[in-house]
Amino acid sequence: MKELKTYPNINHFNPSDCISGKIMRCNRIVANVFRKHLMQFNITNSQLSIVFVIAKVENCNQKKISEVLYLEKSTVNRNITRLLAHKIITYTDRKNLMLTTEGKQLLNTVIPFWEKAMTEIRAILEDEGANALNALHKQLTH
Amino acid sequence: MKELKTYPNINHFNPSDCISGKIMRCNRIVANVFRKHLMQFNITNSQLSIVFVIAKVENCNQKKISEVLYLEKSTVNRNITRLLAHKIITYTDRKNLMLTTEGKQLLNTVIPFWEKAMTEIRAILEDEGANALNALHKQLTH
DNA sequence: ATCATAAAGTTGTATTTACAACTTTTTTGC
DNA sequence: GCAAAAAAGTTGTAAATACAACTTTATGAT
Repeated sequence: MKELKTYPNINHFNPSDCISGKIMRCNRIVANVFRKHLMQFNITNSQLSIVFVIAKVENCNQKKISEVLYLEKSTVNRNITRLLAHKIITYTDRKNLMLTTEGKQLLNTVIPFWEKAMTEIRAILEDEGANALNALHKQLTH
Repeated sequence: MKELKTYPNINHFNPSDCISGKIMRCNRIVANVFRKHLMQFNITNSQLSIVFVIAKVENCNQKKISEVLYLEKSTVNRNITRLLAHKIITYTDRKNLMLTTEGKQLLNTVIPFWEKAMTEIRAILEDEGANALNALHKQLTH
């Protein structure tokens, strides 16, 4: 009985409701699927997401990547440093980022395996889960 | 024209579809909100999620935390090590984990701020986003 | 053109995370 | 009870992440 009076908040809250906890769990589950398919190419989920942006966005710089991916600028900087070291990306003469020839070849090779990961995760999500993720994403990024 | 023939996958895929990218962005946005409310207590989102489990699960060990949170056992071990160092948790005589008195006091103090974070994120999600997260979570964890 | 300000990028520090390999503890078959 | 096997826990290593503080680059006002 003492405990109940001393820590009322602990006794009345429900950790299963935690939105942060839910999204973290979902994130880890999805990340594990993609990691499994990508690790053979020695590229991480996060690095691939940056490669995606650089592949598709004209005149791309670190700030742009930061905005598109909701990543802190220092995080972008360190991931860019690794992609530069692996010669997957390079700076253009105008200080923008672009894929190297090796980067394009890697991405072209990786995409079918990314699609395999997408197929695997879609099977788990089913239409309901996929639609839910779209709704969630839209709500958070608008 | 040369590019189109050389890297067909790059030209035809749509990175905006990426399920991993979407969930990563959602995760970062939500994490930022919770971090903002929790940092004054010198506790991280991940640590709090572990404290939640230890607070509510009887006879809790690292394996159990790993299963509930979908965390790799080595990750749990390192987070547990920090919580032990901060004297927020302790081992029972039976090698299970429990909150210390300080841990209970901390959690009791933090919960209202966790609720503030929940309120803030619910306002962004609206009912549609909150329901979507529940649907997504259910689909991934069942 | 120059200097002040803002924006972008970088680096120090610490936590989170996972894989691999290892050690310790527990369980099980005899 | 004891040895083998399984489970749980630990540690080495490396990437991802963010905050704070800093440097470099770009912008603007005069």
